[in-house]
Amino acid sequence: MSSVLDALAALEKRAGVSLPDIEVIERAIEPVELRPGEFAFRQGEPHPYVHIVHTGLLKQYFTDQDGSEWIKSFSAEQVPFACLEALSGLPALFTSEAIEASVTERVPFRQILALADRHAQWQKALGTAYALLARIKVRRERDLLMLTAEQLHARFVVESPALAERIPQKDLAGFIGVTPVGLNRIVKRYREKH
Amino acid sequence: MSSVLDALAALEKRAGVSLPDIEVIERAIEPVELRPGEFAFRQGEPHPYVHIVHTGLLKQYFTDQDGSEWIKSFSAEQVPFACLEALSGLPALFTSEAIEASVTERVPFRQILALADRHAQWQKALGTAYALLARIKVRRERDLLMLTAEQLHARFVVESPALAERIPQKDLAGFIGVTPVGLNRIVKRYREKH
DNA sequence: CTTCGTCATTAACCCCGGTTAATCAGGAGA
DNA sequence: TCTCCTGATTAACCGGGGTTAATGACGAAG
Repeated sequence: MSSVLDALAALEKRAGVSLPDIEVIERAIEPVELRPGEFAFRQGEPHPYVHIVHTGLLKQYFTDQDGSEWIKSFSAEQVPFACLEALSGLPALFTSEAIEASVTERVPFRQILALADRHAQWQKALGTAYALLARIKVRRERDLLMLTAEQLHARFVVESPALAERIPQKDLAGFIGVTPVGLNRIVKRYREKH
Repeated sequence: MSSVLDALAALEKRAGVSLPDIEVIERAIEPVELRPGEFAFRQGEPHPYVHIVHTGLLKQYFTDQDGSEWIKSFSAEQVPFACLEALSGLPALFTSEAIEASVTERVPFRQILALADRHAQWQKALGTAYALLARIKVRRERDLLMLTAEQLHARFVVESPALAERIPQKDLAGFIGVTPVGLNRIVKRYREKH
């Protein structure tokens, strides 16, 4: 069973619809193999594909003028990712890079748009996916606004202990919004209390 | 012309559709008058309405255990706001409060859902609105991650000078992620450089 | 085995912003 | 007019995190 089909099944359930012509998507799936450090897409480039991680781990990050990475999200098995701007031909706002050796399944976005234009069920599922993304991002906004770096770190290791093991400390730092040196101090304090 | 109808016209254009039965929405519009300090909805309460500001200015903010406000967004004339969780009967993640005496036009979300179930055009327009929200929130996430409080303030006064005039300094502080005392120091430095 | 590169760790120094508290300005209401 | 309340401003103190740099750990490549 492919990760894309798993994800579509979950989306059907969430949106309360049954999706027709799923085989169209199934045939369009392109597996992509990435070694650590390779990119699914890069900031500034258009990239009209939706990815779902089959195996491995990737990070999505913004790069600033100094070349520093500020991490938007991690994607491990079953987690989808894409840049909405890049889907519609605009330059991607961020880069997607493999942390571990990974395989993602990507689907050309135009295939999804074509189904959405033809079937109300697909249109509704697409809208549901957008709404879910917006909800996740509002929560992230809240966390970044309200929580200190120390609180963000503590929450991450408590809520995602398995992921925290797989992510290099410097990347976790970029996700929390501090430098690697800064996070190391936080981790040290955290260890002393546990 | 109502603000809701203006917003729907803009959404039609963005989504590339023509929306049928708009008069259903028009009839469902409920104007809401708010004096400064009054709420459109409150954190923790369900609130199944989409609002659009007709006149005035509101803030949407998260409240933490200490009672501190962390501001998610401001909404002035023509700007829509709602909490996605609250639309579907869950507790709202944040509060919406009037800064100035305001009038908003609100539409029961079930009316929009009903139209979306009946017409593909409405389904598409709804999805487009969700996608727009997600894009705005990703940009906000990027700003909060990458920019210092000083940079956030400078961008706000340059990009939204009219809004910056109308917003009390303490609220701008909550939006940028610092305390009122902290922002005041930033503003002082900013004035000395200009 | 040796070298190289990346990441983790720690120290030293500094600055920004949090915290508390005092003062001031201005509008609302008695 | 006097009082009260809210918001803006400033000072003093302090702590967290940025910055730089040095050291260590470890796996990959030679």
